Amino acid sequence: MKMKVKIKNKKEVSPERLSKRIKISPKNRNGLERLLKCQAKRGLKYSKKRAAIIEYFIKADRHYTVEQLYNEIKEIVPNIGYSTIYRTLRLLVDCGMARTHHFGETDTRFELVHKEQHHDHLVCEKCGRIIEFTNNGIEKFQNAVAKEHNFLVKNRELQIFGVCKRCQQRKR
Amino acid sequence: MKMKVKIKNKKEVSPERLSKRIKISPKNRNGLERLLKCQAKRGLKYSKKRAAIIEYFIKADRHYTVEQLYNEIKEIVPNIGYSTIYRTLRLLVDCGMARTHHFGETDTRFELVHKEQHHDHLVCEKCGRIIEFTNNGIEKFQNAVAKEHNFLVKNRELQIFGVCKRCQQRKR
DNA sequence: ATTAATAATGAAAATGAAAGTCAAGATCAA
DNA sequence: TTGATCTTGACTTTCATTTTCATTATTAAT
Ligand SMILES: [Mn+2]
Ligand SMILES: [Mn+2]
Ligand SMILES: [Zn+2]
Ligand SMILES: [Zn+2]
Repeated sequence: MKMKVKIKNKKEVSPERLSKRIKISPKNRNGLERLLKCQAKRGLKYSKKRAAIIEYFIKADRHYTVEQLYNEIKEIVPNIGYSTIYRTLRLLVDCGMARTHHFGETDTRFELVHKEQHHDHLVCEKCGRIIEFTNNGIEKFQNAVAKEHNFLVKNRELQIFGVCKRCQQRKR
Repeated sequence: MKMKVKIKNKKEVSPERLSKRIKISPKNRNGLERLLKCQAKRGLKYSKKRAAIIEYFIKADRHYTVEQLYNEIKEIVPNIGYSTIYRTLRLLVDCGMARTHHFGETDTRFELVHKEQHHDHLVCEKCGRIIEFTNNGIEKFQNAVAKEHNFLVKNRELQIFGVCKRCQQRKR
């Protein structure tokens, strides 16, 4: 006879359990655990729709506007509401699993936080393409500037706006 | 008897003439001329209120939200409307005399373009202070990155968010 | 100075992204 | 299965910004 195991301080769904529901690659594991901690701390329950959004967002791994994500998600989860997308993305940001950007547009863009290093963006003004890059030289000089001003750095954001290679070629 | 001089292709108010109305320091002269060209091209007329806003904005030389500028301008020009501030700032941006920033707030900030060199900002998250800096090392590496990607740079924006010296001291 | 053409203005309405509300449905520990 | 609590979508609200429009100001030609 199988005994029912009683777990005392649960509230916290195990990563294994949620992983069965949210299919996720190993590299996003730490992000997922962060999310679970966050959910637990807030007493949030599991939800299919939220899980679907998160799973999709993680797999796609792009710089999404709410509108874009909404349009893609609704193909998978019909009846999904705009609010749920907004709420879920806000949750991810609060948990540190996502971050926001403003690439010169009105809409906020959301991107998954899973890369080890800080990275910045080249933003093509013609086609909207976003190219990520990391540059230690830039980082170093940024830190030097901060130190000069006795400024305690919490975060930084660098965007280089212009025309991508492809769009330059297409022009002529 | 004084002859009336007829100017053929006017439409374009001379900088001298507008300068008499908009009191401006020499260093903002090129900006002013750009504005006049811009006004002329669009067939805009002179306006006291617009001139007052521009003059104030140039003299104050800060990173303004529309609300801030509105509140300060209305002391000088009562009855001024919000729309006029919005419209004038938009004009300045279109003429290349002002540029916008988003320092992690909802409101857009406007700043005068008159400095020779591109500059970036340290933004204090505690007190809102904005510290400008220029760093050639950063610029150099940014250009290197762009070149690597065959990216044609039009503009760039770097913000370093954190806590300024003063706010760090105040904390303890 | 008068005039006619047209730009500028402020008040109010419209827009659009983002957040809040709430009744009905979903989740979960017991 | 139940009761407590969370989640959801439709709707409303908020707030920055833009647009509209009737009135006023500017300009160049008389
Ligand atoms: Mn990115
Ligand atoms: Mn500045
Ligand atoms: Zn492109
Ligand atoms: Zn400060």
